[in-house]
Amino acid sequence: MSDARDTLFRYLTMLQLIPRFPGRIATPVLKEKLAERGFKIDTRSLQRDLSQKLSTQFPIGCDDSQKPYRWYFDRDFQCQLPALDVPSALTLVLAEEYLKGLLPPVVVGQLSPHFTDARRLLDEMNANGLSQWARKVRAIPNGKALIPAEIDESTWQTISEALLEQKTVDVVYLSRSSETEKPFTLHPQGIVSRHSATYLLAHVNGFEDLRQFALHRIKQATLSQHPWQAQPDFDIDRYIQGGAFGYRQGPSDVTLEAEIAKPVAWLLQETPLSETQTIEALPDSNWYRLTAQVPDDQQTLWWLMGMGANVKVTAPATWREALKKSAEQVLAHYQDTTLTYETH
Amino acid sequence: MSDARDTLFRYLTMLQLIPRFPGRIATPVLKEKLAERGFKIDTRSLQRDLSQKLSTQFPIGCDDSQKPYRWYFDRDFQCQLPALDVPSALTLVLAEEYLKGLLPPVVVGQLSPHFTDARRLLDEMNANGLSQWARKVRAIPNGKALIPAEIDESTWQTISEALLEQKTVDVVYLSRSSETEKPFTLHPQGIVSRHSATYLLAHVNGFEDLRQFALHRIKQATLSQHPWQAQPDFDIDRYIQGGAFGYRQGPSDVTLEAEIAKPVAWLLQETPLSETQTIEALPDSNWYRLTAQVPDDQQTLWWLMGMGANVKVTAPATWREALKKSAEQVLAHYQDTTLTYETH
DNA sequence: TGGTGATGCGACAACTAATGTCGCGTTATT
DNA sequence: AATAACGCGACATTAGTTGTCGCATCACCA
Repeated sequence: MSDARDTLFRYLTMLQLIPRFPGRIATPVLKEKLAERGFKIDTRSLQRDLSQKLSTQFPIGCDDSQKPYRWYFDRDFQCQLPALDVPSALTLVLAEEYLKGLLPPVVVGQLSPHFTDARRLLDEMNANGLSQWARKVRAIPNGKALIPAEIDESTWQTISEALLEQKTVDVVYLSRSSETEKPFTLHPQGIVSRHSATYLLAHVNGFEDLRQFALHRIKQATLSQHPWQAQPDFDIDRYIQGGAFGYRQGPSDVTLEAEIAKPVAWLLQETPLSETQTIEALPDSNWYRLTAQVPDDQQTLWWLMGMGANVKVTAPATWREALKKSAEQVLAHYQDTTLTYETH
Repeated sequence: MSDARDTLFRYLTMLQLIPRFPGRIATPVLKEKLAERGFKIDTRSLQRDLSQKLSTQFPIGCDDSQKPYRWYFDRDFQCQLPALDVPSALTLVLAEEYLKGLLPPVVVGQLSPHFTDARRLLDEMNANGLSQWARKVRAIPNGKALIPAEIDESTWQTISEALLEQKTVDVVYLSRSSETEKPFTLHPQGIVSRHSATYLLAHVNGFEDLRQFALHRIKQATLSQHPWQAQPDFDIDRYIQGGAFGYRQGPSDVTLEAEIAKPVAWLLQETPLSETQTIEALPDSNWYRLTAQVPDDQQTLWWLMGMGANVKVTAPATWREALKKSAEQVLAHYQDTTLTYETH
């Protein structure tokens, strides 16, 4: 890829080596990195390129308060090399709508240059026709949108770097139970984003057991000098399916059989429960018979629960019983409540 | 931004004008577009740049089967200008995990160069340490993940272009009720992605009323020559809240009061229902009292239903009644079922 | 606080690349 | 079959790029 004798390509490489704003890179470091990539160039040329070429043509800033100058891109600049096309831009807008309800603001913010880029493209496209794309695209999230827990930008950066580079982190953690802030040294093994909260899976230095740490309860995070230690036999999928996040999953799929009302039948015809689903009309009613291989997990059970009276599960028996029991308990609640209100 | 006399910048502009693969651009057209942007250059220079500079340094292809050559980028090439940093790459991986369950494969595929880019960065980062990031990051979707409806790539491209450029489309549509394919000319007004299905809001040529068209039931779509006509007074949010997608929403928020079990209290403390939520412990029990201003919509009601016996709603009364009634109906289902099974 | 090595920058000559033009052969178009 | 459009090699001209040197300034350390 890198011909040592090509200015255009060297410029491109430089532009890729200069980080976005919170980050910055010193001139000599840049020279070093360029040399690594086959661009052995004089320091003077580099300086000229930076201060005369790049920074006049690109939103590149320079911190000249100390002597090896540091260079950085404007915080929100973004340039796709094959420029965004219209369908991709639209997809990005949709993706942002969904992700805003799923990931902490800071994490989505990490991608904001991409989204801004997409919006800019759409804006420019309609500068004349003012088609107001923003009024034309909506994403309706699946289920109730809870408000994502807020986390700190530097926390996210430190944690993700530690996780991926296999380093340990020193954190100050606000424990869920004790409500006190405690310092820990953690050995990160994984990250799980569930609903709208994001958790770090790690073991505490000196201990063997894996624990979950909610990112939004990490008050401070810095990379640590401790050597990182792997969790032997760690498998994130097995961990999740073991029920760690309230989503226990049986070892194998089960065959769901149920009678479903017409609206549910229509929904499932468009977005099936699973690959193997079949739906057939029941005689003399607006009901349908559903058969599907589905995972034996909490999620599916909750989904069935949310369907309320529109679904009548016949198998597996454990689920039928679970739904029945749940309904009985709910009913008991409300009969209590009514009584309480009446006796007042 | 564009100094007419700068090769580097002209190259950059060219690279942005060349579309990704399914698209292509002819040499004279490129020359024209460059001229529009202030780069008045000889055709010969353009030809040299393309065939000798760019296509040797970039994954750019050329269709030379007909005489005005057509140029295009490799389908999956991606180059961010400030290169991706580690946290952003991780965020992209998470985003992809979520979106795969929410948007049709083709639509997510639209963004695949971005995701591929992120994965490549992470792969390279760990080339030595083989940290296997792919085994460390998971996103657990909110609610049951239904399988997104499949739609055609060209359909998505045509529809999104039509929507944004205010053009009409000729489609062949597989009607939900009649199961027959019919041709329509549509005036697109909006796109709504719900759960895992995506709908086009449009009115049929010659009619005034707005209808929904599921994208996966559009069998064919081509841009039409008919002049596009706006829907007077169209407001996508009002349309959705009017109940068009089964999510009717009352005009104003309601105050939800409920007693909730400990696990729910913990969940809501981390990811609140709304900005105004309060949770206080009830004496002598593991229960808590929840108060929150929430929208008066179906989504919230479903969420409450999914919580089953862990939530006891006290206000608003309409919701309490709805939940009670739903539980009664469910119970009736299962008592019937039990009887049926017993009499066998 | 003074010395030493890095860094930034202007200037300049040698070098390299980019540009427009012309001519020729080939390919669409009618 | 004729004509216009396009791709491409060659070449002189022009413009830009590169390394080097010298000097000023700044960071760092004893």
